[in-house]
Amino acid sequence: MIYKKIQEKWNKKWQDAKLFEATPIKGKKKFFGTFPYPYVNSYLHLGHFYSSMRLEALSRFKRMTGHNVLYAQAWHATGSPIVNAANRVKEKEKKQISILKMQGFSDEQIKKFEDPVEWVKFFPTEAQNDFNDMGYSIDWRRQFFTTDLNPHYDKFIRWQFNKLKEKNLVIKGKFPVIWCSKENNAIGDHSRLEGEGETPKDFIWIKYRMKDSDLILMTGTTRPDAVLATTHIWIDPKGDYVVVKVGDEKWVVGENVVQKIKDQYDSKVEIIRKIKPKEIIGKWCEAPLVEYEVYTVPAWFIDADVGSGIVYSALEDPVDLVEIQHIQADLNLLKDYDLDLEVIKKLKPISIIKVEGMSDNLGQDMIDKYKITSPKESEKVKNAKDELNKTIFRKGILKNNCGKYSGMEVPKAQELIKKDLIKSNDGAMFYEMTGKVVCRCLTPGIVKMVEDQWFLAYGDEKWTKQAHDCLDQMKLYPEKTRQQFNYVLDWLRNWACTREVGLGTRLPWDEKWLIESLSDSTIYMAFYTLYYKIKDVNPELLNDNFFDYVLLGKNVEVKVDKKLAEELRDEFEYWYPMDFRNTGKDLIQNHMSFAIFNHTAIFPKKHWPKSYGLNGHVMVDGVKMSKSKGNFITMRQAQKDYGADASRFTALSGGEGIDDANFDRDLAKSIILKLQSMLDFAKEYYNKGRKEKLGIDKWMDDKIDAIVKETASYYNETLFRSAIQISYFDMQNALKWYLRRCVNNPNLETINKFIETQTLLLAPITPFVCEEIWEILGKKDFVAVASWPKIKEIKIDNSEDFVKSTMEDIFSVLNLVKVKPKKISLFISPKWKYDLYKIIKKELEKTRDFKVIMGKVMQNSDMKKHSKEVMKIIQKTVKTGIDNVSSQEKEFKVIKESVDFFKQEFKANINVIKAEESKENKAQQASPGKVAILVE
RNA sequence: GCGGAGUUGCCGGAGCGGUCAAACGGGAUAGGCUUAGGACCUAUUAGCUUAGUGCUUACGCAGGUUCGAAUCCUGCACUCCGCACCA
Repeated sequence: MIYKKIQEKWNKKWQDAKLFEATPIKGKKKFFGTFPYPYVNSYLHLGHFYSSMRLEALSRFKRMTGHNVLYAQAWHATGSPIVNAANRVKEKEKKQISILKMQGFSDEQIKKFEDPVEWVKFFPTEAQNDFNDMGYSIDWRRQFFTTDLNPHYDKFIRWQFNKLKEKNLVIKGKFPVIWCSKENNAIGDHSRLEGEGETPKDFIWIKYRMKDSDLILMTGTTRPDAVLATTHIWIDPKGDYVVVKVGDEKWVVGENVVQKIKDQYDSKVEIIRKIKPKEIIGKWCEAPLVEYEVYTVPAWFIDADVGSGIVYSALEDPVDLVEIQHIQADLNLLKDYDLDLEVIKKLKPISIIKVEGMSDNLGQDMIDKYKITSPKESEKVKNAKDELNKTIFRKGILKNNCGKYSGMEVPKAQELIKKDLIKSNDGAMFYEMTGKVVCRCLTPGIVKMVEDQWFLAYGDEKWTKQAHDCLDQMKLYPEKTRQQFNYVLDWLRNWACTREVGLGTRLPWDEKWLIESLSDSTIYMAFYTLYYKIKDVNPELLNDNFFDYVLLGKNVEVKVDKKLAEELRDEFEYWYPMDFRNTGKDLIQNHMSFAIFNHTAIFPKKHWPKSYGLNGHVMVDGVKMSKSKGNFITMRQAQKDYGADASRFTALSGGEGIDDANFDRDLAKSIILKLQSMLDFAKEYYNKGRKEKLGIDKWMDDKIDAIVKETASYYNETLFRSAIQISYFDMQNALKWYLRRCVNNPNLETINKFIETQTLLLAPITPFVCEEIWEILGKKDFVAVASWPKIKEIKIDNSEDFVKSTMEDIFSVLNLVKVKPKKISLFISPKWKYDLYKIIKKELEKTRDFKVIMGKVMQNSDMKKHSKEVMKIIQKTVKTGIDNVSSQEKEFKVIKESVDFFKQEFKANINVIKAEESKENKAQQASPGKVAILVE
């Protein structure tokens, strides 16, 4: 493999020359780009590769266009996955061990992974090798990893949080999470065996105070609006209920939901006694928000374990309605209970919601629609309920009998009613999971209210406004991600920023908490500008004053050497703000938005990020990359299989913008060969060729310049796929045509220009082969720091297109006649047609009306002679429009000069004649830009 | 449900009102080169028609605006991404 040798050679040379170590140069424009530090629990894969390549290629391009470029890279170890994985290794969990074995780790190394610290030591080094092998132009002096394992970084994060706290942006509160009671930890999506995407959902419990008693019946619901239509209470006659003491109150709930109260509401809840349902059935309760009392009725269809174990009934609900109708039809069902049947008989729906197109009895409408005849048709009943709830939520308006809620849309009313109930102590917030969740340790998840939690106040109005200000001044690649960002900035609410387990930095003022991983990674790009100069400084000296001095320019006392502090301040001021940060689109809704928020909170406006790049996900051969599909490719694997250059080329040509990118392995293979032949071509053709300059050489020179210009504009817009399209494929095609046209006898100057230019244009993409070529060309410096080619102004000349289309026309004629031609006559259009075209072209700018143009043309006496043909031409050109019109003389000259080329192509004699000078009928068919062809 | 992005030929994908049967890449077919294969080069790759520049049908579906629409507008269908405490 030739590329292996080339890679090693140039990697060493770059390193020896310290080519990518970036230091401030006064007065030189800078470019500071970053790629979010990867989490170091495994080798890097193609996803990392693709996203980071966009920064890497852009950095190289910027270097060639006169920028002082800083590209630094660090590693993220904050959070729990590493600790969890290490624990699993310790427990010798099979799945975890096999994952590591599959990655080729020895038993000895796996043993070492029992210690989380080993991961943090091991993977960054490996990742650095991967980046290096791929030819990344990173300043490695500045690399670091996160957490308190790195005391310098630890100090930085502490400073950051102190700053946020000062500004009241870190606040305390509580919030519900899905929890594993065995591991005593929240169960994130990644650690779930079952139930990905399930979240806690509001499920308010409403208090119905029993009359002549201090007991309160707790009824759970997702539809607090229906409380306005309460008709009665349902209770499971066979259920196990208890009375519990919550604060000063006595609640009646299902026995099995007590734990829920403990987890979510009050950890000190006490069971006072069991209570038989019969004690409750047939009693009256006060209904909140409405001014009447409701009766408790037995229900066989409710479950004491669900929700609170008791529900209130609003007979607009098809479930409730069909049940009560069932009971009313056969009151015998209630004979075991001491009930006032008159009350039962009178129960009927109270209409509180208007839905366009439905009657007042919403429940009945649904029962009729689903043709439900008995409560036993549970499938139908459930569907009817779901549909009604959806309809009400979307279209329902509260009627005039709803007091202050009258006229409100249902979602709004629900929120307000919830608030009001809580405020008047007629309700308590509880949560249910949207679906079943099972922890990796096989324990079913529950909802738990975490107390004492610290939040970043992303919901804060002023802060959100500032974040928008920042976004508004940023450039986004591609721009169409802006909508999504705008939405996210508004949507973000308080973010729980502390954890109890994992690796990380301790919260400075409450050290039982660790700062969570998405929260310690928001402004660390600033740390790149300092780290390489402070890593040997005693971290104890890096107090808040130090960072205030260096990063915020405050003139406060520092413990470090004053000169160093000043230097660092200069360095920070030089590199900041960050010019570009690139990552996958999945980070829009968290990391990238958090970075905006935090920059605006900590830094002055001039240091806010300048631009973001977002890219799609990576597919392999058109299929989403995943371990289970067996198409999971690590960076090192790609490098081994295809080499750095071909991998880089393939990744970047696989897609651009926000679309998913396809890493096509067949393409990667073919690129290896293509790069090899590019190298061979340079060797064979450079500095050889004729001196004489022909029209075709000038065409090629212009073509190259046009490609340079276009490529640069694509690089600037991070459109690397297009850049490759133009600078490689289009340029190769131009070369093919050029060599064909000059019968493989190129002009020396032109061919040199081609080779040099293509090498420069591709250097950001395929740096190794380009360095090698650059050396073969005898250039002394690295192509990596060579200047982007200068171009002269490009003239538009389409005479070459004329030659090409003429050639293609001859081919199509030959295809039809299928004879070996002896002589081919090419007729140039008669003169009058050029005039006609010019007139039409001018008229077309004003009108597309056939008659108007015809009239105008016919004013010219010359055209009258050809009226029939003129008509045809106008008819056609009105539809198609007209390109630039040349002259007969010019077209004649162009074709005449290409005679040698046509001879070579068609192995026949070529005859070029002006139409006027020929007697052939065919000759009259010629038109401007289109010769007539006669094959003999 | 909410928010976003999409739907183009055998496939991937450009195109953003006339120059579009649609760049470029891949595949397929034919020919050249070669001992053969690979690589490379050339032509063809919606249908019909024809010594070429013609007609018809095509750019998710249905309508509309326009002299003219893959491109603009409206409605519909479908696909993908995100919806959090997690990297």
